[in-house]
Amino acid sequence: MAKTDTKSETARSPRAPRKTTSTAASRTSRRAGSAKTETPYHHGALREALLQAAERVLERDGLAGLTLRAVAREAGVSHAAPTHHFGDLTGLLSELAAVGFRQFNAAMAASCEAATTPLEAALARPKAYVAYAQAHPGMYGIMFRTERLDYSRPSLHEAAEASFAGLANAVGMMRQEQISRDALTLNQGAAIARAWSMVHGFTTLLLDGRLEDILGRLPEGTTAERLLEAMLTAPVTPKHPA
Amino acid sequence: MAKTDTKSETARSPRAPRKTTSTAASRTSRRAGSAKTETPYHHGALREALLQAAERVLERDGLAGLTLRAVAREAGVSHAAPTHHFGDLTGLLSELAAVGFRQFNAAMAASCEAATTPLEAALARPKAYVAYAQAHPGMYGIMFRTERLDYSRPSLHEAAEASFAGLANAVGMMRQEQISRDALTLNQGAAIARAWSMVHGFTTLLLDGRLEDILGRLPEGTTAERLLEAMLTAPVTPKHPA
DNA sequence: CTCTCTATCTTTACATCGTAAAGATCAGAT
DNA sequence: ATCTGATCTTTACGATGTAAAGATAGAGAG
Repeated sequence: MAKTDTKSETARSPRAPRKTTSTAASRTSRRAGSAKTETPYHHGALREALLQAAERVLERDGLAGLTLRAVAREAGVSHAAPTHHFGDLTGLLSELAAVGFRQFNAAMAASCEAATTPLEAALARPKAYVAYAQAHPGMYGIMFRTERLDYSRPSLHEAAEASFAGLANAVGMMRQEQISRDALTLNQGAAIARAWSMVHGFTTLLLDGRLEDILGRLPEGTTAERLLEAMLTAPVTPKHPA
Repeated sequence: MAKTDTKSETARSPRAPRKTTSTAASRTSRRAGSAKTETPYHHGALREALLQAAERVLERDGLAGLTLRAVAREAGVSHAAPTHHFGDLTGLLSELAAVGFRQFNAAMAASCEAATTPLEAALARPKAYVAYAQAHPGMYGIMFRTERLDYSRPSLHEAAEASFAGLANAVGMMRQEQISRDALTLNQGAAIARAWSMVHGFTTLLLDGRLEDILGRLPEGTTAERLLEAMLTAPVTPKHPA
């Protein structure tokens, strides 16, 4: 860190490298009807801009680098600006997680669409699940390994709920039975919990590198996806399952 | 003066250690408070004491409260003392995780010992796994959801390895075949990954409260343990496995 | 026994973080 | 045009991790 940012905290540099007299100064002089594209200066769409900035920071610097101040820096606003839109860090993370869940759900839905055979259909969801997590480990971390999430926020609650509903639905399809909205048999619950636990557990272990040990001992060049496929299709041990 | 650290930071502050010359000293070289065993002051066993303090802080204040300074406070030493023994936060967390893995392994081993029937034997490990996590959620978090772990530390590496070996061994037992040290068939790897993923995934989802939704829809009074049991024993869906 | 050495612990200092509160600024309604 | 409220910036504070320098005590050498 040669920078250390002791100086300006708002390390932005949009097209207009203004930098004038007193630090405060006017960051404006660029309205001109406010071209609706991006980053006008009393912002207008800061909330969205912050979420996108957060996504960029997350991809670039990982979970540890995702701080309120870093996001504000990335968006080119003062470090306290996010507070007004998200309340606190929990708020920002929660909204970001909601974005992630929506991407996540979309990815799984698209993958299911593309399936043709029943076997493909059965594997499409889990594969898309893991693939999303591998492609966006930071986002997956936000969604599933952050204790700082507020599920009472409607956007997050809704997006996460949709994810769960999709899962329950998929399991119902596979069992060829209707999954009720408000009551489950033990076996139904077990089937859902098993599917979710297996895929979620696999994903977190994989992202944490804890499966390297297994992958390294498998036949040359076996990928994580192949292992997942085997997990889901290989016959369960004779005596007792699992 | 007195601008940094308004609090005494050492929580105790025997008496005013002002004096310019010889200064602080006077740490009383006696025990403070408890110390029936020993908490002498050029400590002698600070490393152990810090680990125990960390465990206490973790149980009391949770993961978020577990900071280097909080641990030092709990142990009654200066905030920089841990550095000398653990290098940095990663060091402390790693050593603490090693302690956790040892407890964890011991709990599972004990549970397996107690099993009599084959079914019990098959369920003992997973149940103990989840039970440990429920009893020590903070520790489980340190072990499995902290990116700040250094597996190159021998103690951690060894303890985690033992955990994995126990798992592989249990799976081998259940499949009634020998699991080689350095090569696995795809089906063997899949069986291990499935068992681990399922139990680990179930545990993290449970601790995050993400299974409440399912548990609430199950027959009145169904516990998490019962659900786990059903997951592990209920017949897999007819068409294609979960 | 005294003296020095060294591992251990304490102080001090600093950059960063989240958050609160007060000041500045702009968009619109009156 | 002025007033008002939402939006953004400054300033400030306590907390954290970590580095560096000072103090302390126990052990070994003379």
